[in-house]
Amino acid sequence: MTFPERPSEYDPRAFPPVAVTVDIAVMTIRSNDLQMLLIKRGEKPFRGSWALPGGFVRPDEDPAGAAARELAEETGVRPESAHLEQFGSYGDPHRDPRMRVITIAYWAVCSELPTPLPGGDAASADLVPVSKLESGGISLAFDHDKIVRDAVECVRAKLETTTLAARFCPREFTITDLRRVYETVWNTTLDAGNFQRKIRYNSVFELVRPRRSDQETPLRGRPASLWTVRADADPTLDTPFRRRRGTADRPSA
Amino acid sequence: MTFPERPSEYDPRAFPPVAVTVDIAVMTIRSNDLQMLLIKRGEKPFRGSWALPGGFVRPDEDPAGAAARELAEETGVRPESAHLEQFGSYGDPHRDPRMRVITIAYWAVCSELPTPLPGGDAASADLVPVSKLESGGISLAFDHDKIVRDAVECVRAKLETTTLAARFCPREFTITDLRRVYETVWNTTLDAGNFQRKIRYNSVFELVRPRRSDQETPLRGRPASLWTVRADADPTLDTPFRRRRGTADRPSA
DNA sequence: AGCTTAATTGTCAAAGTGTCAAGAAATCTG
DNA sequence: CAGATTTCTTGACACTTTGACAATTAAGCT
Repeated sequence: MTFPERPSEYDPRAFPPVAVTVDIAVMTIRSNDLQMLLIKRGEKPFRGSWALPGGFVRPDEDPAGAAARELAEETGVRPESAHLEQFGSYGDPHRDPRMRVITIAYWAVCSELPTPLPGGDAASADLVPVSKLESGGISLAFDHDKIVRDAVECVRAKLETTTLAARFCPREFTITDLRRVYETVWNTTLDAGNFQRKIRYNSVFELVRPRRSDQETPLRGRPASLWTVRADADPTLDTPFRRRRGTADRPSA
Repeated sequence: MTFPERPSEYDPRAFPPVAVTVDIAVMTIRSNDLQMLLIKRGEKPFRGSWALPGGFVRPDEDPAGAAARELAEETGVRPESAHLEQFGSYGDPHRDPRMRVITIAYWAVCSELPTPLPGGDAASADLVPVSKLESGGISLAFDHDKIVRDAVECVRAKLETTTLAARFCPREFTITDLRRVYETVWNTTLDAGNFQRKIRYNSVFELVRPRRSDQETPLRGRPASLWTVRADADPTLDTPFRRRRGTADRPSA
């Protein structure tokens, strides 16, 4: 079969149709653990398997819009409360057994998932520790295992050079909160003193309140100051955090 | 119109069909300048405009395969001689006036383009300085202006943390060759002594020949050693090169 | 009041970087 | 062919950043 080089010659009935979807790897930190939002499939292929939330790109929207819509519909996350970023496309001709489906993959990071996760269109939705996905303890539908691995690597890398870590935290956070994000996502430990120094010297961060008081939980120890990311600042870190490469990650235990 | 949530309910005749293409931003350094390979369109929409090379994803291939194929077909670049990487998707519903086209964008870097650029399927193909594209001196078809901007930024960023710069050079290169890549792509100048130190100390690079002799062009000055990227090494730089951010780029003049 | 906990600050050596100069090894020029 | 010129390469040195870890501060708790 010859294939046309120009869309003007493209006849959709001449060969199998293509569907375009978006899939979203939503990550948050819960129970001191990096977790990913997955849905349990309620329909035919891979019924009962875990999968990434996602859906069709509609005729009137662009992929980014579709991702934001699906994020809201399937997870209840308001798009403006999460950081959403495209990171890859997956289009193996047989990745979906029903038809040709090319998916555009996004990762998202947010600090708080609406606790009552909506069943919505999926049978159910839940947070799953990324460690379980990486260890192979849970297998996902389609090629979502690979998409998840790529998404997690993107987020890990993005922590190094941007203020993405702050998106795991509420708008105002303590330096220790932020450090725990790095420690959790990278599965490592960082020196608290050195970390303080880096945040304080970095003009991207801004002191909000010199000391937090009126705390809900009866915390112990010296109360921490609250910080935020300066709204007008370039989220690129001038002095990036560097992952220790080459040495194996320390086990969390 | 209601839209199905599951591909099984998807009827391609129920609404306008979607085409999926790949576009490739091929970059190389020529005449001491970062240049991009563009084609001059010979067909209907935007006829006579410059555009990125690209084409349809065929029913039997995945997007990466399509990109490699188009790279070979339209530019004569053998896929194994270039670094090819996906970086984004562009799917505004009206980005192509003919029909719904979602494109997956790749950037590619190679050291040598086949000099006799094939007319191939396009009216003509040529290298265009990226500076001319960034200054708005040349406008491209479709949304390719934005795709080009994003691609260039991806490459600039990737120089910081990986050995990508070496892909602009032949397999064996001098440290000065490599430095000029950084200077050209970032439009800046780097201290030659410091640059030497960083390459020598970095185990990703390997000395091939302590001094190059038998040179074609009658070069002047002390002959340089030849280096290469160690084939078995992780292309991630342990001591990355950092762009000077915050300060405006020095003009090339 | 003293103990415990956690945030913050301080110290100091080691490693990394920027600036600039000097040495080495070619070609070029007279 | 000697010296000038050019370019690669190495060195010196001040300054900055980092990593490790000790000391101080400010709470809550008993």
